[in-house]
Amino acid sequence: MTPQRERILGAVRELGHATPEQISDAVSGVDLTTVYRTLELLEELGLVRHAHLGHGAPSYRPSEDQHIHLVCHVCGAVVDASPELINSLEEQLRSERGFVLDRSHFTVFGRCHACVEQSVAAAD
Amino acid sequence: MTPQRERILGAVRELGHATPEQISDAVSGVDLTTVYRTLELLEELGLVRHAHLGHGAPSYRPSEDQHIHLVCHVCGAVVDASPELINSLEEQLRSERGFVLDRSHFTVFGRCHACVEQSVAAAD
DNA sequence: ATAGCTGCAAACGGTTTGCCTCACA
DNA sequence: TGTGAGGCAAACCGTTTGCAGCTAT
Repeated sequence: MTPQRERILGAVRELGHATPEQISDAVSGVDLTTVYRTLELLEELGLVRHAHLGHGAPSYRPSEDQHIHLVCHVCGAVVDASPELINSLEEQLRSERGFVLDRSHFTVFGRCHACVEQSVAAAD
Repeated sequence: MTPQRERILGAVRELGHATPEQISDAVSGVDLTTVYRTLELLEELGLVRHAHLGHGAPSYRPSEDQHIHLVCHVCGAVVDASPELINSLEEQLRSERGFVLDRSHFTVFGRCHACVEQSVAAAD
């Protein structure tokens, strides 16, 4: 563990959900390349996880955060949800298909409550 | 509907799961830019849908294809699955959160049967 | 004439690569 | 003294933008 690696891991823990760019900003003086290489390493070590929360850069977080993500297509809001919501899906995929679902990478896209309300109102 | 647009829609229907690049290859003479612009248009019209099946380019398909996708992190295999698998998840998110899930954009990542077997075997 | 579609080239964001230097076992 | 980590610059992939020319009203 080099100083750079410690700082990058620290930044991921502090920021919660962060893109490589945001992490790089948080650890000034460390090159963006090093951020990428270190995130890859930390992920192999099981210390961080990433998920794709939209069309842009992936979002990294400490692996202790176990929640799954709901992302609104319309406003872009990201909401955390309980991983238990997918227990039965997980079980079905495993028993019927032998497919082992990766919870940490699980993202559901759709429209959030506020944006659904708004489109209903607009239809009047 | 211009000739280019007809050909692009035709290619999506023929290819099933295709990236913009693959579609572009299939309709030679049509610029890649036009492919992007047309896919956006066709998606607004509800004729095609896209989903993200890995780290690269998105995959477009005709909107008649209703299945959801299982993607293996290890070997990259993409398997179609029944949309009914997520009925209860969909219902829970709507009733508990007011969140309306977008099935067409739904992808589950994990490890497929073959890759799970292999890693179990390797552990011996 | 006008609006809209197309193609080309350039810019763009995010990521990876090659290479050279440095620190440290 | 050799292995690996970091920095820098350039290449890279996928995508978007600006602009000019064409086509069909």
